[in-house]
Amino acid sequence: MPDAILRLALPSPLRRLFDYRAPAGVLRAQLQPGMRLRVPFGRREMIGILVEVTDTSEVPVEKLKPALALLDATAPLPAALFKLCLWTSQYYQHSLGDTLSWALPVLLRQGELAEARQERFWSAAPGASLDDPRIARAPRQREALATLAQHPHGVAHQLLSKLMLSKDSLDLLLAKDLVHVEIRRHAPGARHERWLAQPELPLNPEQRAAYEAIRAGFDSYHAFLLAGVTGSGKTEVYLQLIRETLEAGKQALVLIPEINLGPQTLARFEQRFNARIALIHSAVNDRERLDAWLAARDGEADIIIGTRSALFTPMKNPGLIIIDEEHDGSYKQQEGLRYHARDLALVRARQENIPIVLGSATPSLESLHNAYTGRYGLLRLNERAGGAKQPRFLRLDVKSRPLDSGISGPMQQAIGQTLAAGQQVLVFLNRRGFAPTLLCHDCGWMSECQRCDARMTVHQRHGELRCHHCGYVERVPRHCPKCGKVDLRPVGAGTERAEERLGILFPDFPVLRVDRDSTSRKDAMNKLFATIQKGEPCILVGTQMLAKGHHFPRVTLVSILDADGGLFSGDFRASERMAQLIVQVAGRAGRAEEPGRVIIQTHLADHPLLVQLTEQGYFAFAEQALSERRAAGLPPFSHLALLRAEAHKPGQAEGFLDEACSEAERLLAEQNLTGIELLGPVPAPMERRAGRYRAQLLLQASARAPLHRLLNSWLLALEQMPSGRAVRWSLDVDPVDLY
DNA sequence: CTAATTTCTTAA
DNA sequence: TAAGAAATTAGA
Repeated sequence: MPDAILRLALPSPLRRLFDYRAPAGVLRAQLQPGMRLRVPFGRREMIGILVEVTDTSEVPVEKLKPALALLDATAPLPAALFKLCLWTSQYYQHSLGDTLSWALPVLLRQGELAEARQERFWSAAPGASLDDPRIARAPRQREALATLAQHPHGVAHQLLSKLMLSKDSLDLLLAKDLVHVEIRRHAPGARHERWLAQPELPLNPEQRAAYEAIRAGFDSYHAFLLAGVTGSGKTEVYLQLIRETLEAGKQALVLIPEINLGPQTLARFEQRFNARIALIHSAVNDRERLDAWLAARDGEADIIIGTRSALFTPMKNPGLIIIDEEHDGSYKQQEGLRYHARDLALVRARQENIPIVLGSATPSLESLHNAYTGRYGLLRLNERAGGAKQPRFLRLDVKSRPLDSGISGPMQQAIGQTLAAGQQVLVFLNRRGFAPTLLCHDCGWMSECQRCDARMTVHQRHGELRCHHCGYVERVPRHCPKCGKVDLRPVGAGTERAEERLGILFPDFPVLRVDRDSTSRKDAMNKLFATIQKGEPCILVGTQMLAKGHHFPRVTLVSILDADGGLFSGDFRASERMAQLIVQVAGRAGRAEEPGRVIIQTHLADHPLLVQLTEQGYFAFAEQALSERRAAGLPPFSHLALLRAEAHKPGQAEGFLDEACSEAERLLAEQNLTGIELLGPVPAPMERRAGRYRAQLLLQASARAPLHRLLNSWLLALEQMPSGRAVRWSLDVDPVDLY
């Protein structure tokens, strides 16, 4: 019998597996796919994941090295998750080893034991009495014993100080056998006769219809698009579906966008349920993340809430997946493994044969198309809970009207009237900084970034010019670097400038700015929202941070300073994003009795998409946009893959892409594939970024199958291409941003 | 001639 | 991708 050969996935970009012999003393019978092994790789050591055990290798046996050590007694990742990673790696044409390292908790890929942290738990010994004569004269010990007695499940060592328990008293009690210490994984989950900690809210007829429709599909894979206007009570529907899932003894996975990080979302879940909730997002440290991952895997967490990467959390008894704000761009990873968590969630739901709910007030055109064509059940919630009215939209044509720091005269009047009426105003401008450019009025010099084809933004508060694309920062010059004159003028307006100007126009009212620059300090945001909640008239100025999560019940006017960017951008998704932003921002307003108003400044007041959006609403807009996409053969009516390349020297990236393009043409002919167009190579919309020259080649296919057949063989060829060595390249399947 | 820098090769 | 080896170039 020949020696077993282990095929391992290693955390390397190389799209192949590596074969090893078993480590000394490890029997073949011990080895299961999914186990981790430490192996020598070149001059380094790595941790690989066993994919299969075979008898043959394409590499001569004498070249195979033995693995150094087997790290697991059982495979840490369940078969279902492994299958999902395999699918992911094939679909996104990414190495399996690297896919696994994106999907697994950091500590697991570093070789940490796949077990939850052991913790010491203190509890009162059964039969221990406060009247025990040995502690009659030890008040601290009596007190400690009394505290422990109130916690029949024990107190974790970590929490001792919070309960004012001193280690010294406990040690003395331990010596008298009046308390016990136990080492175990974590607090036992409360056993629940009742999952609900709080009564459910009554559902309105629309909510009930949605709830019933989804519940009817609970037995197997069904996908639903829950399209509910802001404030229509989507969350209540989620919560009741989750209760249903818990009652069936199953787990629910809830994905939320990155920004939401929802303390309020979490609070709502915790108030509603007697359930063990695992949180997985970027602010959770590695150890806690591993504990949450393990708890979910072993069925010790009932609800898993997390951002993008939480999609890869294994579940012992999966029952339901919810993707909240499914249109949100943060579900798409933009580096390394460029996966879309929403799309993968659908794959996962199908693999696990469970229902999935995509929720949004402004669904992506992809999801809407899937709903219209019957792949998803479409459930709409059009009524706002509490009877609040939809805001009214007004397009304000600013053609040939002077803009004062981006704010037109009529807009200023509207803001003034609203404040005078004692109400709040939200001013939305999706541009940070003071001004997007600094211009020399004398010679025409402009503040260009040295490393990018972009202008440096003026940040006046800090006296800096900043490049928003590469992060390069320099002081604002006093004199023009080209002609030496002092007539340097900021051109255009960002949030900082709007804030300053509004402060001058309305000196009697506070102006609060919300963007990445103003809210870097942690409590700044909270303080700000506390001010807003008080309900005094004020002006809120901000970027898209304003569009997410928070509600501003006292805001009755939303001013959108610039909608034009979304209407004539080169990116075919720009209008979709703009519409979603406008609707999301508008949804922050007018929740209470007062109806909200939304005023949109634009130079293109007659643009059909903008007219549709403001007069007929988001779904009319979406239908119009979809028909334009259909006519142009763009997604969701075609499928894209984008090959990007960047290099230090101009022309190098195109050189590689040219070669890649001919190779693709050759493969298309050879494999007789049709319905695939190669567009490019072309320079990226911003050719130079962070000192690198970038170019791209777009593949547009009418069907997925031939596209993927091509990609399979194409990528192998690309890896071999010598011209690919000098450039940094990556493939983006289903790209969201085309730059 | 050495040191620094760039390019090439390999990973089981 | 990462790291070492080989090749090339700059500087004294």
